[in-house]
Amino acid sequence: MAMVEEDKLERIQQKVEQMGVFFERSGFTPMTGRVFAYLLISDPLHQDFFAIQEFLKASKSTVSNALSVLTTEGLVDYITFNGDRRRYFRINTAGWLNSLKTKVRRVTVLGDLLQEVLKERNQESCPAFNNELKKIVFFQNYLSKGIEQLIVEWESRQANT
Amino acid sequence: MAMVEEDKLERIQQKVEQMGVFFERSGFTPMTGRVFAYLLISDPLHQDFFAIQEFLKASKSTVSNALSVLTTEGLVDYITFNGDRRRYFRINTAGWLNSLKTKVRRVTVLGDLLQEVLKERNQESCPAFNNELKKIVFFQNYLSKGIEQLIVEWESRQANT
DNA sequence: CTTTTGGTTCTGGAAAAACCGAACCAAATT
DNA sequence: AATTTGGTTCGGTTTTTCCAGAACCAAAAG
Repeated sequence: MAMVEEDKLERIQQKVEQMGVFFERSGFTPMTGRVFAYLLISDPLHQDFFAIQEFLKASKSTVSNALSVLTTEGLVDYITFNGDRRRYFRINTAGWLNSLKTKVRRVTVLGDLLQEVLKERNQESCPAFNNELKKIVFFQNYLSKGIEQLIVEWESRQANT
Repeated sequence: MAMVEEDKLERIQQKVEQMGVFFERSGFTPMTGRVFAYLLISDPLHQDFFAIQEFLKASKSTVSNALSVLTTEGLVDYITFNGDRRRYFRINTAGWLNSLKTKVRRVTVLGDLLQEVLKERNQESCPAFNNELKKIVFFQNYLSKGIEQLIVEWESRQANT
C-alpha cells in the first residue's frame, strides 16, 4: 500500500539528514555528508548521478563536487554496466575502512607535536607541568600503539576467514 | 645574547601556528586553537589575559571567547594569586585527558547510526553489501570496545603509582 | 558533422563563521 | 563617589564556506 511506502521514504530522508550532520561534523560539507549518507542507505546501493541529485534536490555542480571529494578520499567508487554510459556510484567499504584507520591513527600526530613542545620547553623551570605533559604524551603514545595493535589483530583475523 | 632569544620567540610563534592549525582541524576556531597551543608552550604556563592577547595580537573579545570555550570544555582553567585580581589561565591536563577520552568514544555514535541503517535496509535485496556494512559496524564496535579497554587499563595503572 | 548525454569546471551570490571595537559591567582602588 | 582594572557581551565588518546556474567538454548517438 502506498501509505507504507511514503512512510518509508520519509524515514529514509530523515535518516539521511541525521547521518548527514554526523558526517558533516567529521569534516565534510553538508551536501557531501548527505551524499555519503544516501549512498549508505539507498537501495540498490549503486545510484547514478541523476538519482542522487533528485533525491537530495541539489544542483549538478554540488553533487559532482561532493562525489569527487568522496571518490578522491576513497570512500566512494563507481561501477558501470555494458551499454550504459552512466556511472553508478556506491560506497567503497574497503576504502572507508582504510580512511577510518588513518583517522584513528591521527592520534599520533598530536603526540609528535607535543614531543616537540617538550623539547622546546625549559626543563628546569616547571617540572610539575612538564611531567603532566609527559603523561599526556605517554597516554597518546599508549593509545596510538594500542589502537595500532587492535587494527593489526583485526586485520589478521579478517585474513583467515 | 639577544639573537638567540629572538630565534626562540620565532620558533615558538611558528610552533603555536602549527599546533594551532592542528587544533583548528579538530573543531576549534583558529584563534581558540592558537590560544590552546600557546598555553601549551608558554613559560610559565599560567598566563594572564593580556599576555595571551599580546602574544597572539588578537582583540580582547576574541581572546575572551576562546578562553570561555576552552574553559567550558574543561581544557583550560585558571588560578589566582593573593592580592592580584587577574586570572592566570593554564592548560587543565586532567580535563584535557577527559575530553580526549570522550572524543575517542565518539566512534560508537557512528556505529549506532549504522545499526539503524542496517535495520532499515532490505535484508534480502543485497546481502553482499549488507554483510560489508555489518563488517564495518563490527569493526567500529571492536575498536570502541578495545579503546575503552585500553583506557580502563591505563587508568588503573595510573591509580596505583 | 550535428545533437544528446553524462557529467565537470568556472563564475557569482548568499549564508555562516571568525574577528574586531565599542559599549558595558562588577569588583577593587582612589 | 569617581576611576581604574579585568574582563564579558553586543553589533557590525571581513573572510570563508557552500551552493546554484551557466558555460563548457568529451564521448556516444543520430
